[in-house]
Amino acid sequence: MKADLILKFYQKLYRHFGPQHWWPGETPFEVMVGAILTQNTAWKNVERAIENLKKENALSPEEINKMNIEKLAQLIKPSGFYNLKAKRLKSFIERFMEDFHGDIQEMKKLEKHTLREWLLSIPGIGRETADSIILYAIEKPIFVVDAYTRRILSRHGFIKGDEDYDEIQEIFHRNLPHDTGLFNEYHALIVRLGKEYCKKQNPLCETCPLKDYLP
DNA sequence: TGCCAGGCCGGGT
DNA sequence: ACCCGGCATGGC
Repeated sequence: MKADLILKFYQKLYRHFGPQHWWPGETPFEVMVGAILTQNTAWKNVERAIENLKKENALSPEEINKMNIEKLAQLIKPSGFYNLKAKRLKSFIERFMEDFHGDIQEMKKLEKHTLREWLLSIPGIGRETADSIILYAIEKPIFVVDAYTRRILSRHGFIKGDEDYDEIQEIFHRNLPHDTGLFNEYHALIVRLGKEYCKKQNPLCETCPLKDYLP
């Protein structure tokens, strides 16, 4: 695979869609909560859940920490898997309070690979969620891989499709400058492209902005 | 109507 | 080491 294609791909997407202004959240804490709530879930539903938390003035580590889990589950209901996600939010925030006193700045002091290990040690936080938090809340350069990334790379012949997460992430890390702004925009653009042109049902489409790169 | 969405985990083979 | 079902709401 030609290394510079990964960058060309990005430039093409950027020219087509423009900047995406991610993550759609007002504070790093909101980003972290959103990262958990959006697991296998349409973002629109996550917005409703976050709205509910804001309405109750509950979008803070302290408030969620002391809220009972049933109450939390009800508030985040629109985001789906709400019992499961209430548990995940709770366990994440509990550790966040214990280890960082609910302070993002303290989290930022960790080296990013150490932080990744810390995040992965929390039940309900996997690699994509961890990397989303590191990139979009902590703002350190790490590439986020999601289902769209795999599907798009595979449909365009970059990969076979059965590669695991870290392997796909390595492709981006090897072939791009490690820049937070670039990684931020690139992942957001992939999601944008995926939503509009590369959903599961869609066959390969001729109107896709990346049609020149079809195999 | 049925299929899917910005995953992750646990159990079975 | 894979493979699969469970988790659940809302949009198209």
